[in-house]
Amino acid sequence: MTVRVRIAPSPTGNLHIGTARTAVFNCLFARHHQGQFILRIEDTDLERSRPEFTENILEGLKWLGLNWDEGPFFQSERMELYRQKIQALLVQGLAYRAYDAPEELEAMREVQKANHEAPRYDNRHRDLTAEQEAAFKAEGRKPVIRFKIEDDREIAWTDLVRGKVSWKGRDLGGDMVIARASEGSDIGQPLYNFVVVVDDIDMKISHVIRGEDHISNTPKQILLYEALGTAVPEFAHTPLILNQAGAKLSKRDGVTSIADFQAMGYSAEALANYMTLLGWSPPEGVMEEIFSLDQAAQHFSFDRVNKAGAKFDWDKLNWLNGQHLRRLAPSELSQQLLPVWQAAGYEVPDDAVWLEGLCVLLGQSLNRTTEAPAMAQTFFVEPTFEQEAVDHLKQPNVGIIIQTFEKLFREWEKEDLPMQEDLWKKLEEKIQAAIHEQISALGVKKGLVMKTLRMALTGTKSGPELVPTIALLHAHKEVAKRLTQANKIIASMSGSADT
RNA sequence: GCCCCCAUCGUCUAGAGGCCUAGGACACAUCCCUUUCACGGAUGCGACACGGGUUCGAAUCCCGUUGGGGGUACCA
Repeated sequence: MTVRVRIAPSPTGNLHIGTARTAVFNCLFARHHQGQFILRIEDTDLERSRPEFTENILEGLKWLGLNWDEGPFFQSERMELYRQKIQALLVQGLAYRAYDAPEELEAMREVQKANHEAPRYDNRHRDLTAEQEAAFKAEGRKPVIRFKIEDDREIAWTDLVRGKVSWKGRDLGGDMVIARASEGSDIGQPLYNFVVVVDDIDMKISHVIRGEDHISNTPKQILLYEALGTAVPEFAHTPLILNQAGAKLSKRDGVTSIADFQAMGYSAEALANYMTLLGWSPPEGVMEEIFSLDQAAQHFSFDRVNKAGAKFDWDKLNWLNGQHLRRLAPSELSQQLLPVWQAAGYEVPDDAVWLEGLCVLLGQSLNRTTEAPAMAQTFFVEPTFEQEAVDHLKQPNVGIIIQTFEKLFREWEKEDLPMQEDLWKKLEEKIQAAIHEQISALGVKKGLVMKTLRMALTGTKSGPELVPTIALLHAHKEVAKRLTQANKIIASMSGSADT
């Protein structure tokens, strides 16, 4: 059997992480079985659907690498098909027109509620006589179309995630509305549960993979498959992504749209990896938990999908994103960070070697690309001196250290940097050697030298590893210049301190 | 209320009746590396919701309780 699955988002909001995770499972399953992954936009709710959300959903899926094989299909363009199918059900007597007014349905539910009964339609218009129908029409009532659901039906399926799930017809809420109200003998806007089934049949979907929140739709849909005379597909209901409180993650929980994660500096690979891990676990021994979609697809199966909901955890996402970042080659990382720095307003020199050197240095302590501007500031902007740095520079012995290195680097700047493979390594060794030499020459502690250089060059007490930092700064002749500047600050301070 | 689903460290999870003194990852703590913050390495802390069965033996199977979640539309 060929596997055909689909993701069917509704364009009533931006691509949500829950929808994206369902897309991940669908895509993984399709790839594992060399099947087809279909994208269908469920825009039957004309009121709430917006083209910009469709755009956002398409972009988000592409960004995540969840490429679909067919589509996007739009339900709004397929109304004729749905109406035909509804007409057929009407003709077969499996569906009928119901003329209840909203207030009447409301009143009915009030009574049920008062009696501690489940709210349900009591099928009161199921067997209307021609006279009754004519009377309702004469009143100007607009009918909906309801699909008959027998109370004594038992509906069961074997869910790929949950095993056997069963339902009783009477718990389905009575005959269900499949088309909204409309004038006379027209067929109104068809509704979700119906169009899903028509489309899944038409698109020959073999496996319906969706969130657990759709479990209660499944028995209704199974009845519809039967009515339409088609075999029922396999179902897999995946656990939901939960918020900190353990409830279904919703827009109200803050950051939930894929575009937001992207803007926060998370990579598509890491996000896809994390979403997969929220419910699926890689087989032990074959795979670690840091993986690409391709790797996951190789081993994906519903046997390894958990049944319980999974709370979303920022700590783990951050860690995972850092891991993915650290696995990038310097050139790849550089490609990612360059636009971030440019967007931050930095004038990034056109020097690929230097840029890659910088990326290697910063990449090891980077979790998200959005952290890169703050982390790289010292390389693009003249330092401003923190109070702590100023205080440090006041100390005795500091001036002589700065002057010594200033002179040293002034000399070095006269030479060109050798363009060689291990340029940075060689430069770092050279700086390291010079530092050690000066430590013994000046008779000071290493800690003092290192601290002094850091404060004088960057104006702060913490930052990336110092020696590589110096190497990078030196490559653009920034070291001697900055030391001169630091010296001036010391001079001005001692001047005012004496008076 | 009614129906359905679920239940292992704080979090994500491994676990298919004996390989379990319950494994891994994140987080947390301590130490190492280190001028610093990170990264990295090591160690530690830490869970089978509860009660009954079944069995020689239960985290695993059954029943119940409790707790959590989802659904209950002329939304999707």
